Amino acid sequence: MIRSDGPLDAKIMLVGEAPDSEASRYGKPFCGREGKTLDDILSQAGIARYQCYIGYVARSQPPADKMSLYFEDKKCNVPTARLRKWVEELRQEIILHKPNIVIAFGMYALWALTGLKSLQNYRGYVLSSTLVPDVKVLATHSPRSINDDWKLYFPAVLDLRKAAVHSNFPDLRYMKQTLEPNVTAKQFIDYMEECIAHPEWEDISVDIETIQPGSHVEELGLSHDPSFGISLYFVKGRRPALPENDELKVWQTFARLMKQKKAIMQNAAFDIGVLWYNNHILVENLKADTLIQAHVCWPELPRDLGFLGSVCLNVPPWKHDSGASVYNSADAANTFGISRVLDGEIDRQNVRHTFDFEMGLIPIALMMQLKGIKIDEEKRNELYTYWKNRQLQMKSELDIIIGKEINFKSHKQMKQLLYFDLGLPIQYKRRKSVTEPRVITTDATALRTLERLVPDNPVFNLILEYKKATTLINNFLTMEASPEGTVHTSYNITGAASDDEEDTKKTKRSFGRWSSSKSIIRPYGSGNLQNIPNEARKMFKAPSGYKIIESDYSQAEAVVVAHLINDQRLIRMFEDSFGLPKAEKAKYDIHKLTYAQMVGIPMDQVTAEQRKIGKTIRHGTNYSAGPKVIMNRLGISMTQAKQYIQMYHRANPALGIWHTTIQQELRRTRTLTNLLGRKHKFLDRWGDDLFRSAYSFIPQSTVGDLLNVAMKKLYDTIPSLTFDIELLLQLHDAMYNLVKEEFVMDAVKVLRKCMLIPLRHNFNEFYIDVDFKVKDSWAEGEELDIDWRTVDV
DNA sequence: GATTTTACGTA
DNA sequence: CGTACGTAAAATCT
Repeated sequence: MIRSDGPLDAKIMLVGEAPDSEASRYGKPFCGREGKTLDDILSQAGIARYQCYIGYVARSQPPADKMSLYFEDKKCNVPTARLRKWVEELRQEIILHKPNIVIAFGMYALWALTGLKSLQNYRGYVLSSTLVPDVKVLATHSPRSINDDWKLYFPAVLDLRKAAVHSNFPDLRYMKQTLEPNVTAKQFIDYMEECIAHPEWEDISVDIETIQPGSHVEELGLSHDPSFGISLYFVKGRRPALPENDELKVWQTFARLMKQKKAIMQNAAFDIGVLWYNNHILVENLKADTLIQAHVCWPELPRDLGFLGSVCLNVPPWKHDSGASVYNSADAANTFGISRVLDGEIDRQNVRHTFDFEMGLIPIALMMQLKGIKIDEEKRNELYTYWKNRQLQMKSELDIIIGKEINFKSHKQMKQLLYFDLGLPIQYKRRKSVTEPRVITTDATALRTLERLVPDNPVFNLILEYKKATTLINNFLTMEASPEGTVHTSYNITGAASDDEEDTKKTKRSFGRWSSSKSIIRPYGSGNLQNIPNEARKMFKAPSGYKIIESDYSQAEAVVVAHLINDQRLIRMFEDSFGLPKAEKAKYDIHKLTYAQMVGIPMDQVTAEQRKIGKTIRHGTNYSAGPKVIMNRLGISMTQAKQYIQMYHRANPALGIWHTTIQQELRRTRTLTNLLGRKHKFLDRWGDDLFRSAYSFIPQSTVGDLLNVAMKKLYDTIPSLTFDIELLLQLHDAMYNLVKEEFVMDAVKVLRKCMLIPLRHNFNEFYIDVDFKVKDSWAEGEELDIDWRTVDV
């Protein structure tokens, strides 16, 4: 049994869920590992622990630390008598001490104090307690869940900072807001006219709710100030909510409003896309997208409105309010408020240039989403027939060899086959730490390992080939095209799609590269267009008379790394080979150089086999891969792999030195800046995972940003050209454009001019070379062999 | 029917 | 102990 602890007149009371074994052993709340994390986050928030009154909801440790065992039912709705008694004790304590704020750590603490069950939805908001009326509650992640999942650390610190501010007074003090949801068309139009009549209301936040499929606007919300929000329904229960004339008048007034104001939106690419595609309204003046604002300020934090509202504003939680009729109007008002706070944060962090850059990409990403890319149905059929036949043939071969029918996509059946029926050595997944349980895997790497153990058995390779064909057919060759024969993707400028806050497993890193996911405005295709396999790329053909130009930065990340680590020999090689035609370029081979440096032989003696070793080692070591990966990739022994890595580091000490300077930089500020000025604050737990991720940040994000700078330059250049260049695809270090055949050479010159962009590091200026391919389909075509020294661009 | 796990495609 | 990304199908939960 644990007694609460701390000064009786404390302004802040901390309430955990239940003692862990260490707290139980020492009889004091939050000691041991949980206590250490608590101390850490409190000090980061400027709260002194000795000034807080500290207790738990449950007064003794539950079996297996499972709070759910203090409930009668599985859903944790009915507390046991014991828990009810403890909650009553907690109530008495709060009444006795009357703290200005109670900080609830974890879901069950939130429940005990407010009756609310979802920490995800309510953390970070100042709430009114239902246990003791007139007492404020702010819930955040428990130290234990932070220890389990370190990405909760920083949000918890932000929550505690907010709690610290609110601990100075006992009342709620929400920002005063007037919300006018579900108004009439006349009221809505009157409001828009009022905005137009007030030129000093320069910014208007806009938020739409849509219904699927089709992304039709169901509701429109507007705000000119964080304290006000208004919204209007166009559709109610799948039927029009307004007379046709009224609806038309609303849209006309809205279009006029958008011409005169600067818009603020959350995920503007979607809202602008819908308004353009479905309502033919073009929002041209966009002041800020809160998604982008949040991304440049805190690239690793969630970016949905619920989260941003909890961090930036002092409003009640509105996103999951059960009487949620104010939803859309509150979205509009709070988007305005969030945007204002983040605008200040952008200046405080000095990331305005990155913000402006990302904002400039919105029209490009949106245009590419709406245009889409055409599928050639004839080619698709040809590919489908070929692969379907192969698939069936392999399937029947496998059925005969194995002696029964197996679903090779079923992990369960594969496990049975490989490790029980065939009795092969069980392969396990890589674990993050030795404390995690081992998980059996039947993936491709496992199959390849087994293949090596059982030579001359065709079954493994056959399974691999069969699975490959199945993926190709199911995921890619059968993707649905639009009635116009196009497929579409939503390019996400801020990287990882982030509206799904539920996704708690992974940190949202987003190093500035675009991600690609299903477009819900034009929901055709497989969604992600950045992972189409080469074979399926064949069905994306240029229309007759047109060519697809592929422009990719050659060896892009390797060039950046060479400069970062100041590898003079490599730098010179990239410089010397810059702009050369194919024949002359061949002798500058960085993978041969790598191997030659490793073993100390002349470059021209390196064999093809040895070149592959050089390539794998350089690539692996750049990102600090381990011997196991090298072993798998090269099919060699662990000892041999270790030896190669050691040889590489001995020949190239600069890489190790650079890794050390990165670590020092992280220790100082946890922030790295890429060669184009993008900053990234790393929030991971201190350790190797953090380091590896950080090593890849500068090269990866520099190349990603570089391509986007080039795309922006191209996009701005196109109107002044005498011919058209269409933007088809963005693939991280390459872009694809569609051009009329006769303009291919002109286009390539324009592309080269846009893509050659100087980078600076250590007072050196350098360029990343660009390779061009002219293609009839996304997959098939010729490399353009040009001596750029003789061409004026 | 909804959510989680597993595997796999790209740069 | 490469990193980053998104999606499909099977397995599992409710």
